[in-house]
Amino acid sequence: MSKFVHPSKDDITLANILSALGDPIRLKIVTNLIQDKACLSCSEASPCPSIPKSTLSNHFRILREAGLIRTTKQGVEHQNAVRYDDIEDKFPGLLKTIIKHAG
Amino acid sequence: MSKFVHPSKDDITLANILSALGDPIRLKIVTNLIQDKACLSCSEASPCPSIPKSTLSNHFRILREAGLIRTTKQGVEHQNAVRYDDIEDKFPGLLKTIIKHAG
DNA sequence: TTCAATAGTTCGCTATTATTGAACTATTGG
DNA sequence: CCAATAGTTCAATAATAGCGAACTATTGAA
Repeated sequence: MSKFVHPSKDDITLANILSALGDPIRLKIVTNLIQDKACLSCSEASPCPSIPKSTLSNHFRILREAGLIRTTKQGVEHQNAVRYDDIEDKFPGLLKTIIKHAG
Repeated sequence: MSKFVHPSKDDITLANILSALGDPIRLKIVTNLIQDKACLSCSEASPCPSIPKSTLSNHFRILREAGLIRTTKQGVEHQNAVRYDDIEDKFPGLLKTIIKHAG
């Protein structure tokens, strides 16, 4: 099976976070994850069902590698959750401010 | 001479702002511009003199087209200023929060 | 006025990154 | 065991970034 790459909290950078969120699809994915306050599968968190799954998979990889989400395998699905506490700890108020304007 | 492309305030999007700031060089340029609270020429605002000027020119174009800076020609130099009020009006608190963590 | 210096842009090429269909893997229900 | 489901990986193409070289506009000096 595949191993997910999650950076440690120390390796999360501001530029990587902004870059990851600087795409409308990924911004919406993170907004969905935060507003639902739950773990969502990739397809559940997707903003639109017409996005090819290989494209979606790539977007989730970028969000993971930026440290924005944590992915765990739960049966056949992948559960995704925003690493809110890690990011809040490193960049207080950042995520809340961004998501406020993304809605 | 060249005409600069500046989007109207209404055309500034959150994703474009985040994407433009999601690059370490551009993030530093904007930080420099805000902290100096002045119009700076491209080379003055550059984070490092070793960056080729064609690369720098491209970074400034991206910042302009995202609506983050306004460029005016002043003699042989270009004066760049952050469009703070426009962005603050559209996304209150966003720029301040980002720059706070970029320093 | 002519020339050289300065500040940036534009061009053209290369390198990196994104998109997506197709094939593949892992898990589960029947 | 088989089919269905969720997602990854692969391979090919498209779009974007980086940068040297050539170009443009402005200005100061001879």
